[in-house]
Amino acid sequence: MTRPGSATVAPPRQLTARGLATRARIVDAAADLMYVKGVNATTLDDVRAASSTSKSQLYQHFADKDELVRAVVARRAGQVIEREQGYLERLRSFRGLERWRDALVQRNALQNGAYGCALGSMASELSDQDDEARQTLAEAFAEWTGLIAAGLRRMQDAGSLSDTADPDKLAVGLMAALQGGYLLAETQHDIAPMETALDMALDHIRSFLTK
Amino acid sequence: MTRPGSATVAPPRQLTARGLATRARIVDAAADLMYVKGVNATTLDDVRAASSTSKSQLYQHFADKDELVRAVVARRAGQVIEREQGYLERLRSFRGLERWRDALVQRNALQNGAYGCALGSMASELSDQDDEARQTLAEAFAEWTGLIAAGLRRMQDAGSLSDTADPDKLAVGLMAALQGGYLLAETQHDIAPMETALDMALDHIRSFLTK
DNA sequence: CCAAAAATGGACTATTTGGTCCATTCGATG
DNA sequence: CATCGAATGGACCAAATAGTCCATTTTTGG
Repeated sequence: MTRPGSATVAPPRQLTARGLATRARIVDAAADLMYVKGVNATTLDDVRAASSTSKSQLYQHFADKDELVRAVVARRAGQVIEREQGYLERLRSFRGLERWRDALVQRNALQNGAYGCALGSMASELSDQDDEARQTLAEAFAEWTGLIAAGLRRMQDAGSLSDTADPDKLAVGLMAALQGGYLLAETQHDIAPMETALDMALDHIRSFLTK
Repeated sequence: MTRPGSATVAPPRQLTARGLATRARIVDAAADLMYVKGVNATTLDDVRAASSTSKSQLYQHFADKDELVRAVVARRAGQVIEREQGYLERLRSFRGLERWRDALVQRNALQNGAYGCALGSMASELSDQDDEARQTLAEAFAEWTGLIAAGLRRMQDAGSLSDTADPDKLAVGLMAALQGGYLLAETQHDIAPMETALDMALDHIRSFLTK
């Protein structure tokens, strides 16, 4: 309204530090709730209570629930990518890949597999419901997969991974194994299938090691 | 109430063929809607309209929405298992496994990857919401995976798959690749990642072939 | 063909939930 | 310390949605 074509989500008016903090509190609370209960099962009243805000605050920062959902998706995507960057940025050996797998399995074991992947569960629920959210999630998956592929390429540069290996395809396959593992673990309330799936994907990558 | 410990879902009274048909129509319509819109986004009014029934019919056959959801889950599980039995029952060669993959990819390509796996999408949405549904889905996945494992064992018996291969683990890994592939395809609206994931899983199994 | 049971249509109710509005409080700034 | 815009609390509204109920029609079985 103010300046056509400015930000994607234009704040209704000038935001102070206080307002910004409230907004962050809302998104954080919503992200947590939507992760454990699902997006559609999370009500705005749930969010209001969990974030210790009021209805007016919610609508001060978000035009409607969909916009809040998109903010949550963006937030989660950012969090996951940042976390994964920490693990994958310097990946350059098969041992590093194993450590990465162990970290994922361990984190998921804390909740016995429940809730699944923060991105995956939202992707499943939102892909056929909110195209903008779907695209954001698709980009996040692409970036995540890209981090893995870059690591595999570094392994090739270091000479430990054969040049016949296709880093992009291997990365997609590994990501699929991870996501499928999350889903099976969530359904069974047991992380065993997630471990098995990742082990199999790593086994396959191992077959491309040069030594 | 009538006889404690009789059927899991006791029909309210004697069912005639007509009543049974109505019930089937409701479950079918609900299954379709819930597959494309998601379980929580499907309202009872949607189901009523799509099944050409009335509110009284819905509540004649199901105590509440949860019970309808569980009937849908059971139905879908039955359908998928039956379909997969058709493909996997006589599986005894790697070529058969490839045909199985092709059929899955082709079916998913018809809708450009949208909606994902009928079981997987429900599993993701219901696992943290309805424990009974979760268990049914876990059993269905186990049975499906078991069909694959049995096929791999027949390959071992036929001598084409090495005895060092672990059919159970390979089947779980393959199922995870499939489910992860479904999810990525759904999110990207492109079946390519599903193909890549399945190819990688099959490549890995191929490495256990004896010739 | 008749009576009882089953099936049906659809109006109606209660509750949940998304969304609006405004009076009041808070905080930055001159 | 006065003022104005931002921030807030929470009552209130409207739509959506789950669930109830009963009069009527259809089917079944004697």
